[in-house]
Amino acid sequence: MEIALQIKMNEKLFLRNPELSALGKKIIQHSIQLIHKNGFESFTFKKLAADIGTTEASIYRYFENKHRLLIYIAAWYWSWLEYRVSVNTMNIKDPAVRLKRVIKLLTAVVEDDIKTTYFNEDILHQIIIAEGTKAYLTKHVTEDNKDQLFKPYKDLCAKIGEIILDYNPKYKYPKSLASTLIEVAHFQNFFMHNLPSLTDFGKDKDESKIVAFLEDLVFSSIKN
Amino acid sequence: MEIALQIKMNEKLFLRNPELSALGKKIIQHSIQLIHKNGFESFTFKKLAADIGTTEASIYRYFENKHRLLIYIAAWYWSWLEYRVSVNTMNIKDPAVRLKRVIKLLTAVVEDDIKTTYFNEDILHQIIIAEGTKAYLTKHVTEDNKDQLFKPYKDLCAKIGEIILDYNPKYKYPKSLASTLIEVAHFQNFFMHNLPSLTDFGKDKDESKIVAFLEDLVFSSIKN
DNA sequence: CATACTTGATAGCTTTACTATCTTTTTAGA
DNA sequence: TCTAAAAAGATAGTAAAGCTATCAAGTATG
Repeated sequence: MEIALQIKMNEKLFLRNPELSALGKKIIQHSIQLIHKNGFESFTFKKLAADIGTTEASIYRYFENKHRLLIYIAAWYWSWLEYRVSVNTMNIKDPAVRLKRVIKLLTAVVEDDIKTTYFNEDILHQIIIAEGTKAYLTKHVTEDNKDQLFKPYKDLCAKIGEIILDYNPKYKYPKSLASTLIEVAHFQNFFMHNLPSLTDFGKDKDESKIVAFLEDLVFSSIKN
Repeated sequence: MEIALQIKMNEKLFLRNPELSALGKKIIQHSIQLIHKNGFESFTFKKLAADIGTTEASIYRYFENKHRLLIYIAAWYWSWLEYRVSVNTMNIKDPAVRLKRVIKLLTAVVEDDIKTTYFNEDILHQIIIAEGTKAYLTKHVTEDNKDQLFKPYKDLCAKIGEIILDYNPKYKYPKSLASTLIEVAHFQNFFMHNLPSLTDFGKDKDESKIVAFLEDLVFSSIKN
């Protein structure tokens, strides 16, 4: 049995759906590799075209520009994370256990037994850590938001907020704590690897330390 | 009596010290305005030159490129914040009170009685919220870090970490909590204004709500 | 087998991101 | 106050980025 994870993406994220053609999939696959290798700033459609063996014009048929492609990749990532949160918290009654699962999922990409995608999810996780915020830290965030481009991120956040409320219905900041959790998981990871003196995990570079910090942070806050 | 705040900046941040000439000051002043108005992505030295009434070449004599200029502005901001933290926590014994002062300083620019700079600090605060992380979210963060470009950020973080330890010497994550506090203060502000459903303050857009959230977050964590 | 759609190939245009050089103006100090 | 050196202005030029347009070739589908 072959399982392919198909995530339904907002039509506004692309000009032509990259999931529906070989070239489209190559664009996503090679984008992730190139952005990971050289960073988003030095990433261009010309370089991407050369890497794939196609032309710049062909890529512009799929995405308006490289920023839209980044939003697409980020949206895919958030949808995928929400899916994994759903799967991993299913049938678990205890909200504390569910929250701990969420924290683990946010912090590191755990090896899945089923290979669901045509690209490396761990690399995807890494580029979201380093480049993900650039998707919305722009002057056109409001228009992009109106086009629902950040819906997967907001859905994930809402879902985590629900779990927080399940644990403690009286907690006053479920949504802010959820978005904080997501961002801090990424930032602490980036700092640990790149600006270690901003963290307490510089020496060992161990992701489980971030998990411990986040668990401490979240559970102290929501304990009444 | 005239008080001018002179912050000693790392020599590697610029080619020619912008604080030491009228043109240099104009570069900083107009950069802040332009980045605030149009965002860092659409900001160019050509536009900046036109805005000032000088030439592109003249600006390149002060800064290698626009990214270095952003790092300069960010470094100035962090130094300024650290200075304000020092002043505002001076002579206060109670670490709880000191921490609360820090949280307020991180969250909003309080009107100062003394005008110390030639640009609007509130606008500076806003551009750091929206663009500040782009200073270090790059592929060359490690080299930039070796050149000490992020020292003001790290110093501020260390100082806040110290205050956290003063409050509770047994707390295990002072540095991570400090960097979290700084970043979350900014992100929650950005979300509140631009992606309000990611926060619990969307309706009123009131900075004091962020302060309350951060106080709750920090003090629950560090209470033993 | 026809035709609609996708991709490739090529060209071109504006803007960005610089570097170089020469002249004029400003400034600092002897 | 004169002088020289430093800063700023003026101008030009180049490579790459960020697109858009057009037409031909290949491929899928009914």
